[in-house]
Amino acid sequence: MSNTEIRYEKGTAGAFLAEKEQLRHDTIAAKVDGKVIDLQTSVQDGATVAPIQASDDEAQEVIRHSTAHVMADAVQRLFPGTKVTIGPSIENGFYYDFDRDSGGFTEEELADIEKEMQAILKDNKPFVRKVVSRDDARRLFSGMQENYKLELLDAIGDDVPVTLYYHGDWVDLCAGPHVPNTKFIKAFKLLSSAGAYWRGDAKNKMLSRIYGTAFSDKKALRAHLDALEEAKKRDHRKLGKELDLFSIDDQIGGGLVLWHPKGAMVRTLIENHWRSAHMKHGYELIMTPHVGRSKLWETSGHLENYADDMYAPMDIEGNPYYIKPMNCPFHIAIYRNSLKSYRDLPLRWAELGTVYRFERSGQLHGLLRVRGFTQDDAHIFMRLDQLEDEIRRVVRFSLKLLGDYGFTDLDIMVATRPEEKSIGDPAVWEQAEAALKSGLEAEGVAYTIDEGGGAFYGPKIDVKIKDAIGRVWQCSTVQVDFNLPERFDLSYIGEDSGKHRPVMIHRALLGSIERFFGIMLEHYAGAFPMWLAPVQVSLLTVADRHVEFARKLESALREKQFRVTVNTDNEKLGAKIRQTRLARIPAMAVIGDREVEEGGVSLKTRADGDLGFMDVEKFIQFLEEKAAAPEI
RNA sequence: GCCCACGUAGCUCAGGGGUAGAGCACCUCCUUGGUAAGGAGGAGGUCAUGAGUUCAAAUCUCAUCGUGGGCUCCA
Repeated sequence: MSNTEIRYEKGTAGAFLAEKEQLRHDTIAAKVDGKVIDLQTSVQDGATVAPIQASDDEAQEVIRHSTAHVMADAVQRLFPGTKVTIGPSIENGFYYDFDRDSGGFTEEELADIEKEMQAILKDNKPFVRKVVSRDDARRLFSGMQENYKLELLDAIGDDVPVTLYYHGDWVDLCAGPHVPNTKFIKAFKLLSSAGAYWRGDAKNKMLSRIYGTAFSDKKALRAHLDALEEAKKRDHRKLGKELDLFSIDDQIGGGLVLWHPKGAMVRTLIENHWRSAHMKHGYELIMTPHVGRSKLWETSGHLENYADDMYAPMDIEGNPYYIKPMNCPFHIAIYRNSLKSYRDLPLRWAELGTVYRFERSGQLHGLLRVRGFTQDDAHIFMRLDQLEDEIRRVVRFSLKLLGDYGFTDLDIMVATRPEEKSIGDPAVWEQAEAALKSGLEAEGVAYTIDEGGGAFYGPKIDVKIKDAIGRVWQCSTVQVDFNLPERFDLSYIGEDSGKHRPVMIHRALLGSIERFFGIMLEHYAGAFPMWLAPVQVSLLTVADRHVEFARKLESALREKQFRVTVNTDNEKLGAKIRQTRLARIPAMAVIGDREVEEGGVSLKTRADGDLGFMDVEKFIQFLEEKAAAPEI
């Protein structure tokens, strides 16, 4: 049965489209006033109804939600007594949460469920939408002992119609929209099972969630599954182990990173680049301790607002000291150490400051979520009238620094004053928000507004980057702070010889070095560009008699500060090439009889391919050119 | 923290109530080679930790620790 043969009741979106001859065999839903509805939903006369075809992006959501229903049907067929809860479509897929006495689903069960779903789909059942009264719905679900549905039913607002969706005999309380027929479910895959609290609240019962994904056709599904595979291959935890960059040792503790020589090399390169860049961009570098007395954290407000994320204090001669979760109070202490004039401002103080925060054990994740990490932190103290200019500088700097690592696809958001609670004068807020926006505009940067998304102490700019396989990560953050200058009673002497309150911004560009390293490692899939590679070039000897020449060349290169190894393994050249490639070393130089005789190497690089013979002088020149860090 | 799964050699993993396996890596020897794995041999494990069941536990049970997937997407 083709979709154009289905008869939709008069007044429904389907009938509407049919009339205008816009109903195609692959039309799966409609859009009215920007809202996606299914074809069975009634529309008002004169409404603008646009068809949504299976291949449209907006169709994915509908297809996924319908697939979730079919999955729930299959689960209840296979595991009677399992109660359904909610099953929305989400980014890249869908899930459905079940209350099952015997707990979570195993992988074999997921395979069984998939099979059962295929069996259900064989019959090409229509999805039927029914508007019912609350009482009818209540009777239906209490008869089925679907108590979660009853709970959801009670939560539906009075002005919202209660709708049921059937495919075959299976029914769900659901707002829709759904595809017209199960035949539109052509490509799906169940991915994983996990626990999830009822309504996301840890106080509630733990349910069993099944994640899956669905697409309009098999090719799109395949592409998505391939992308998941690719992401798995790039997993920084896997690469970190393979390339011997870092480890996390449970004898030391979760979320505490051990940097191996190669990882530490890369990190040092990042940090050196960072320091040089900051000096060039008008920052001064400072250094502060890792712990501080409780008084400091009382003044800063951390003990009041942030204590849950801090570690318990340690006792030093009867005084409680806390390990720092943030650097700001220390930077402020430096500011307060002497009287400041308006002529001193702005002060831009940067530190690679290592902080420790209590993350719950289940939240830890490789380098991306750790307990000890180094923020690329800076605080800028200034007059309010300098804010716009400073924002501009920070934004420009942020784009530059992220761009140095190949992150040029950015998503920037300005978060404004939260309605609920915020401190400070709303007029000052407004001025600050305007400064953020015009700072961005002056740099020609597009941004979106996150209305009310700012912190209670000030508005902020968040910069998200998109990596090589399209994933988005939050890195830079620029936050205006009206709170801490107040709390610490910061001041400067103005032109009028009076005391004035400076404005302060916190900013991190990379975020945390650990996290950025993880993101970057996945972005490059372990293949660092020459300027960041822990080993830049490997000299491959063909036979033992070439080792002497290779060693001499190694010293010469090391003298020039290149990161070089000599592969003298008792292996054939092919094996050495393979080793070099697996280690993601960007350049390899083969040394055999011919090279020794003519005083050079045969060079091959990841970026430029086979370059043939090069004499030593030219080789060094080549490396100097290719290994240069980005201009700061 | 909570739910589920997992924890066996440096790594990737197989096995599974009767005392430990493979491949890679490592070491030794042979081979001295020309663009993605040359050959042979060897060494390496309290099977995460602790307790219990059993004649016998790496295997079954419980606890602990750790790792992974999730726990903000609201019918």
